Amino acid sequence: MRRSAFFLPTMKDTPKEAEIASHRLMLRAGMIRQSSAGIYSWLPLGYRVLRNIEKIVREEQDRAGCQEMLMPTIQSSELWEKSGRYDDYGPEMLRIRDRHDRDMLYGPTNEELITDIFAHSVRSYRELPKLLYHIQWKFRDEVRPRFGVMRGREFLMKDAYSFDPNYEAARESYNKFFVAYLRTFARMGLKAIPMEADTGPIGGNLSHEFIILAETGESQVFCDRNFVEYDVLGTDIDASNTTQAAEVVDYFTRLYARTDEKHDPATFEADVPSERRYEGRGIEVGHIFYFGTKYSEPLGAFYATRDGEEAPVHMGSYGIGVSRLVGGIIEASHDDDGIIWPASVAPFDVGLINLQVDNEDCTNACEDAYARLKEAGLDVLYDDREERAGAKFADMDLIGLPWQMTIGPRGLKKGVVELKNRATGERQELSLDSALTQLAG
RNA sequence: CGGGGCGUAGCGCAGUCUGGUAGCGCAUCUGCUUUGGGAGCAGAGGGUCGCAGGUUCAAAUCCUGCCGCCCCGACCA
Repeated sequence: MRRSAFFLPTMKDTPKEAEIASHRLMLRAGMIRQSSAGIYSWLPLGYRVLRNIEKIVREEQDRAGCQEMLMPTIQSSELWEKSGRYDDYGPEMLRIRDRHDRDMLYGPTNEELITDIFAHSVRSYRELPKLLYHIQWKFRDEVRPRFGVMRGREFLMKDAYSFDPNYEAARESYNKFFVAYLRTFARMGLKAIPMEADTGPIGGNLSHEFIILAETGESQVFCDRNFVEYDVLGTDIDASNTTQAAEVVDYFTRLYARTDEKHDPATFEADVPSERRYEGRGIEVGHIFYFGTKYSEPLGAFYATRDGEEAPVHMGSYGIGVSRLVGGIIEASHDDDGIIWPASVAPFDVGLINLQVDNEDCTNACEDAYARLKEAGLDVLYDDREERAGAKFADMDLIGLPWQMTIGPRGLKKGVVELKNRATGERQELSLDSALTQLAG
């Protein structure tokens, strides 16, 4: 993509409404624009990141044996009246009336809808278990939206639902998601720590929050340092393997990990040796629940057992805040100059900077590099604008692409380009060929 | 929902107390000079001063009502 053609309105100044780093940087980097309180438009750069995150989430859900579908944003109040949540949810739920004066709502979550679909379609234990998910926009009318996309009113969420014949089976489903979540966040370059949690308005009695470590996080967290060092990708855990998943869940749930509300210093000190005590801040990016028959009973999701008896299915639900993750990743990965994207979610793989557009040799060299980077299968943002060098460097640092390739007359005389690693700041001068080898390899 | 603050050009702000016909920096456009970390000079364009009433010869400025947005707290993926 040529920067001259790309819609990327970056800003030198920070709009005054943005207080925390991720919000500030997302506005400055031209990723989002606020539409109203807690509601954002995603501009091309931001949308690319959002989609990359979505892609990782999708791949890991699929890998765990979960099937993707899509439910609507607008729901009828009827099912919610059946589950009792139409009243329970309170003013957080955005209620809408259609032209026929029917009560509708903008879905804050989808338990009722999926349970209803399931109830009308599944009759027998032979059809269980089933794991279903979708990635859809949700609306929760927060009293006070803040922190940009970290706590918006409208947000993109992956929510999955499991249907099992009994607790034991439901527990296996729960474990699969537990592991899938560890993998998902690890792939985004995040340390996500599962902590025992309240079930809130979703209900149920088994639940974990997944908290990523970030200095500007909302909650204080205390945990065993083993969490931070355990590499789920390195050990290549398979979420769809029941036994393996159970082992991993076992390992993690035995270690101490609590947010400040649940923190008990005495237990912490008793359970965790001092050198392994980790204390920091975190952001909740995922939440998983087992809630048994809370929705299957009122909504009539029954199946026939082997003995021919009617029994309610046991359910769980599993959320990931997809849009929140964009902010969360930035909170966890930025510096004074801007964002530092982990390669897996970066909007482009590499930024190519032409230092002197009106210099024919320089521009030819850039065009050549641009073509060859693309040939190598890399996603390139080529800054071909007539801007000063400083402005281009600053812009490139701001948007945080993992690599910057700089080409200017000075280097060309020596036959080299400059390659900068955004995360480490390390620069090397090398031939285009070696640069390509390094980037593609 | 309690407490605090803000709304003036695309962004950041001054002007409001003490009413007199709107300004600064950045950005944008033109020209010249510059050119490896957000350039310099000269010129230009751009504003229903959040909205609606009211007071006044005169309102960004005073009064009343409304709307929007942000921050702190209680609540949440």
